Amino acid sequence: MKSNYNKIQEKFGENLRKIREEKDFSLRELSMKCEIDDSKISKIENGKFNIQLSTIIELAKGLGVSPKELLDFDF
Amino acid sequence: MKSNYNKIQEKFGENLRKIREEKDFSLRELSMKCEIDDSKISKIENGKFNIQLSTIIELAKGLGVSPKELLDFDF
DNA sequence: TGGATTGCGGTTATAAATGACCGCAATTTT
DNA sequence: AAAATTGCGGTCATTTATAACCGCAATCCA
Repeated sequence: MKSNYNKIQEKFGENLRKIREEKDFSLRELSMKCEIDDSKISKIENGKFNIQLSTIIELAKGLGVSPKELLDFDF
Repeated sequence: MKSNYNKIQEKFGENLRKIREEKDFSLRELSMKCEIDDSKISKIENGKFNIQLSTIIELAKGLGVSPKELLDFDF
């Protein structure tokens, strides 16, 4: 989408990784808790794409946090 | 996606509408503040689809709220 | 040092969001 | 009553996320 939108994807990814590491989950562990392929989670963490609401919800469920926590970073 | 995922889209939509009406914006007003067609916002409010992160960000920007406020409802 | 784990990049097909429109019925405003 | 606003549904082309895989280099660990 926007040229500068990648920045936001990257921040989202960093935040996701931070939360995952706090919980001490590996990509494969998290991938089993939500229904998302581990390679996809890796791509999301690296800001590779613009995920959908359903994916945010799934990730939050897998991590055991509230979805809004995944958006809790500076914009 | 999931069969019960529509529920979440609908809740997201309700929350979006609630915030928009609090701010007293019409669909067309909001559509000018973000870069989203008014008919699309209408569809989102009615839970018609699974929007992307970029769309959440745009809507939040247009509404002048934090993106996580758009996810501030019960799941 | 041999084996498992981990992060991650790539592939391909399919489904779905998006953008840019249009038009209209109902309500609101003048 | 006439004009404008509002919410909303629909179309169609294009882009993109997604699902379900595979394989590999690096790290971990027994």
